[in-house]
Amino acid sequence: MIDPRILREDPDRVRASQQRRGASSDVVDRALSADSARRAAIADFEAKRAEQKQMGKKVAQAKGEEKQQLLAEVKDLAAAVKEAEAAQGVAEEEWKAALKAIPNIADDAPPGGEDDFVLIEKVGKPRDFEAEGFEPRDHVELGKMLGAIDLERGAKVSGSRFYFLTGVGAELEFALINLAMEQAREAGFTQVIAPALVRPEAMAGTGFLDQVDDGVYKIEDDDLYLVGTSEVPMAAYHSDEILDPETLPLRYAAFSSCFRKEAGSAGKDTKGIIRVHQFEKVEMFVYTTVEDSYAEHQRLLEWEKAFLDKLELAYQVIDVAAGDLGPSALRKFDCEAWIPTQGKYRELTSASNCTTFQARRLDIRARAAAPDSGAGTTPVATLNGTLTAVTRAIVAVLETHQQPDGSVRVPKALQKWLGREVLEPIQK
RNA sequence: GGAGGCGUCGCCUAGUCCGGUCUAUGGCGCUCGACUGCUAAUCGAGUUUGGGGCUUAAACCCCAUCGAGGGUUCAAAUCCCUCCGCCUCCGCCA
Repeated sequence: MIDPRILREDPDRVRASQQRRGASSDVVDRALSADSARRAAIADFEAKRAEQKQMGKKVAQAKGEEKQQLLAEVKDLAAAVKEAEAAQGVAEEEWKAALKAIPNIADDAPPGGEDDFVLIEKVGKPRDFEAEGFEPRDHVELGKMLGAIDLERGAKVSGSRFYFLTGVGAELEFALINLAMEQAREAGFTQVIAPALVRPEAMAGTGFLDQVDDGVYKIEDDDLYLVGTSEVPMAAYHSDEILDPETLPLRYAAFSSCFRKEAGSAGKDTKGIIRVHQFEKVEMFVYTTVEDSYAEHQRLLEWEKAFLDKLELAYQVIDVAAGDLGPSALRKFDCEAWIPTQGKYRELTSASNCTTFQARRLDIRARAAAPDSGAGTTPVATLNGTLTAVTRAIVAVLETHQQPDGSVRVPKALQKWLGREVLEPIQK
């Protein structure tokens, strides 16, 4: 949720952000009136409660007839307190609901929807297969020739959008993860294996619970959810904690399987492993101060680029438009790699700055750096960025580095982990 | 899965049986001050978190907060219910 103080003191800024996202600002007015209703209800309840407490003391000291009289008096008051408390509860709920309906303030993101992104840069040149004189094979065909991807059996065993990675495919996954974790370690990240099933609070805190219907798998019997990204467990990792500012930024590189229903994308990317129900990912997750979060966001982007550079891919970096951001993000950069057989750039990694949006929901704060400032605690900023999402990285690597005979050149950085320079086809 | 125990303001801890002087005890740690060649020791003060009111701000006042949420009651850390977590033992198990 956003900072209630900003809403109260500068509602126009919130309205402007809504406009940028192409969303209605009705929620702003609703939250504002809910806020004043809430405060009135609090004042009412607290006044009555204070009176009740005073009376309670008298009752405790009184004896005999006097006590009976006081009890009779205070009984009505107790009912009024109960009523006021209930009213406060209702007002509080309405206020929270209204506040939660407002996405993060997207001041800096380009206005507009999905197609209104701003291109920041292009890195590398898409490989010119025509000049090289051969038609590139797509990753499905290459995967088959290399014995790396088995889609038929994936569908047989688990259904559409499932796959087996076999042989060099499996090796490629481990190599990518090792390379990612090596980079993370060198950059000072703490490596983490994160749970893939989480409680509803974790899902709600990261803003994903609203997507239950078309994006998130739920285990009904146990009230657990399968995460679509380890951003979820990593954001909830420090929930209900007050962090020591000395320890910030806290940088984690979390590995986990990710599960996505993809119910809203029927018919999209049905071929191959671009869009699947289950994949593995190494996610960078950072806790830092709001002031530092903007610089950290850039650093995350640099680490993502460094990784794509190691894979020797051609890619572009875009500044995602406000309307295409998730509710938690204030700004998001995507790195999209060139996929030869699609003739376009496809998202491989994504870095978001959520500032305090998730931290407020999950109650993650830092003690004020200056103890005499009187500020007490303040919500931290959370950021996340993909180091590598394995399936899409495999698609890009196979298609980009393929050779006319269906073999695939292994990028130098991966050779150490794969133990070879070329992946050879096992069938024609 | 079964049986039992436990959860108090950074850490430890008193209080829970028997509801009201709990405005939650004491210690450790931490912060500030005094004293002292320095350090240590000693002494004094402060030290949960969130919210509301009043304020330029602070001070101050009030409300909530004893794992979470309900309930009983004039009144709940204390009694009842549900849930969560931790520990011990048994069973099962990679």
